[in-house]
Amino acid sequence: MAGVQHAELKTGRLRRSGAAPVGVLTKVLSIFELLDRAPGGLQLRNIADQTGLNKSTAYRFLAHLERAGYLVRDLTGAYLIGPRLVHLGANSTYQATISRLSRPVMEDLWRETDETVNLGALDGTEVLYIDVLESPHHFRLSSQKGMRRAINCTALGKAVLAWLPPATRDELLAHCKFEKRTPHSITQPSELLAELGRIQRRGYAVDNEEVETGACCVAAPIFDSSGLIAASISVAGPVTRMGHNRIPTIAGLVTGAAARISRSLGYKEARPEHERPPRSRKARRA
Amino acid sequence: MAGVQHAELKTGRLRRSGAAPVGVLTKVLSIFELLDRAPGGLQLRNIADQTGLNKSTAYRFLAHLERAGYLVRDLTGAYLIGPRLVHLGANSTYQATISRLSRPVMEDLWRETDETVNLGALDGTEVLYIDVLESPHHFRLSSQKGMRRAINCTALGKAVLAWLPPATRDELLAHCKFEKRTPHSITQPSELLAELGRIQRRGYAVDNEEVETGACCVAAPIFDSSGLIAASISVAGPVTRMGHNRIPTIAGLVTGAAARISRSLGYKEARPEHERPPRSRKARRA
DNA sequence: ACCTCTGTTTCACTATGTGGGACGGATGCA
DNA sequence: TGCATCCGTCCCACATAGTGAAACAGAGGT
Repeated sequence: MAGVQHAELKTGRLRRSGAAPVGVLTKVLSIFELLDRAPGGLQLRNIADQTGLNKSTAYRFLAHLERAGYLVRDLTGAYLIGPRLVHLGANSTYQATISRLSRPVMEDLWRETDETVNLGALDGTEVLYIDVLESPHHFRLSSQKGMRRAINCTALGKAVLAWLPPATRDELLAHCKFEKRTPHSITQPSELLAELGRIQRRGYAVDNEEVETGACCVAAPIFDSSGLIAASISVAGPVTRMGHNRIPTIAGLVTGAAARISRSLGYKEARPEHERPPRSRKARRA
Repeated sequence: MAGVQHAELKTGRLRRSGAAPVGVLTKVLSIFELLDRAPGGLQLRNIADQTGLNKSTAYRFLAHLERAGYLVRDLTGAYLIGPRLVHLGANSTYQATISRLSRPVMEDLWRETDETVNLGALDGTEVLYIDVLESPHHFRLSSQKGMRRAINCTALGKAVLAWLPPATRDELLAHCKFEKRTPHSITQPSELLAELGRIQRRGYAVDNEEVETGACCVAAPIFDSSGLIAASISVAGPVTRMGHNRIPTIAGLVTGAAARISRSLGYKEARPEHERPPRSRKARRA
């Protein structure tokens, strides 16, 4: 019960989410997700069947969504995800959102470790440093926002790589050039693949003087509500302060921080605590 | 009133859209669009005020959407577009949707002109040919699906370029290399800018032997329900069949086809060819 | 300490969404 | 060609499900 999770306790303004769900929303969202899984589009009939909605109800929703430009129909009458839905969220870059949500957690991590804290995400074939908090030490690893690094040699990059869907991962690996920058550098694709397996098993990535002698990084993956890898967070410092004995501690802090960010992004893994009380207002139907 | 628009009349299966709107949907969509215009996120209070919803109602919706992963909150409680909403429609490529909706209209156009009909969209810094219907003539312009061309020398590309937001347009123009492929080629950026102005005013683009001597294309822009340029459609043939006297006719057919596709994408425009409203955006918060 | 601002919860009311059923056009089968 | 079936669209009486005023509870601000 010690002051472990600052970010959580600070925000007393918002309580647990205990509001009753809205039926219409549940139904509409189920339509969205069904349509998202059906790239070829779906007929009214199929939508009604697969969502369990009444045909009339589904029709009313679909007609409304179509008029609003969220859905379009081809000439057979099949409904498809429309322009407006695709462009939603295109204005605010998603990375800005992640950055904003990560800030408080990064600050905690920075306070706990006194080392440089980085937040990164895949951007093209590289890792983009979305946000950086530099260590207060004079001797430190310096990075800056907007910086890009190869995906295969940083802990930040490896953490992303390890949890990417295999197809995407392999495509990216094909673009990697394996430079031997230090004696510890990974120079073989097969070697990297094995390393990614280890990373996935233990839950975090380590760069132990692979890119620069004397520099060490520990990174953990951040997931969003779809369960997809969204970003990664790392702690970086000189090996003199981040020796073998300290790495497990750091790794624990980093994975914890990553998990907290994932949760604020809506990621739900196996119940961290209690189940959610159903809070049914009235029992109905079969 | 003769049989002008085949694609419309054929689909007797679907009548006019006369279903009653769903109140909850209207409200939720207004929240989506408000949030989309506010990259920095919005507090419950602001959302309720700006959408005209009751605070309780807005709260219930927002809480539900957050639980579903469609929205996220930062630690101040502000709501932001969340992961699930961003990824919607990422599965089915939007180009596939456009292609499917355009097919019947392309076929009409093909029948009306007997020339090659192309459908293109911006992909990176080039034009991607999404779909192609080749002319039945032995002497024809041949293209194929998946082909890419420079954006500055094809009618397809110029039509897209002319209606792109100025910032995006200028960025793309910076990447153009102006090759002199024929005596008619545009070789100066300033010259191209002037041409884009003309294109916008008359509503369609023409490539008159600019990329290949003897080849002529006429292209018109396709808009989606957000009013953004989504693609372009062109008719291409030898100058021997597409002389100066025939171009106005073709242009009419092409712009008509483009307008029909735009409509099926949810684009609604009272004025077919007046100037575009300024679409001013709010500077900052209140 | 105060006051005022948030977000959250409750609860009785009734507007609002519901869904069975009917209609008409389109397609398939014989 | 006619019959049968399927689909999307529309209608309307009914009661569920959404509504919103008001009360509650913390967090800041002064």
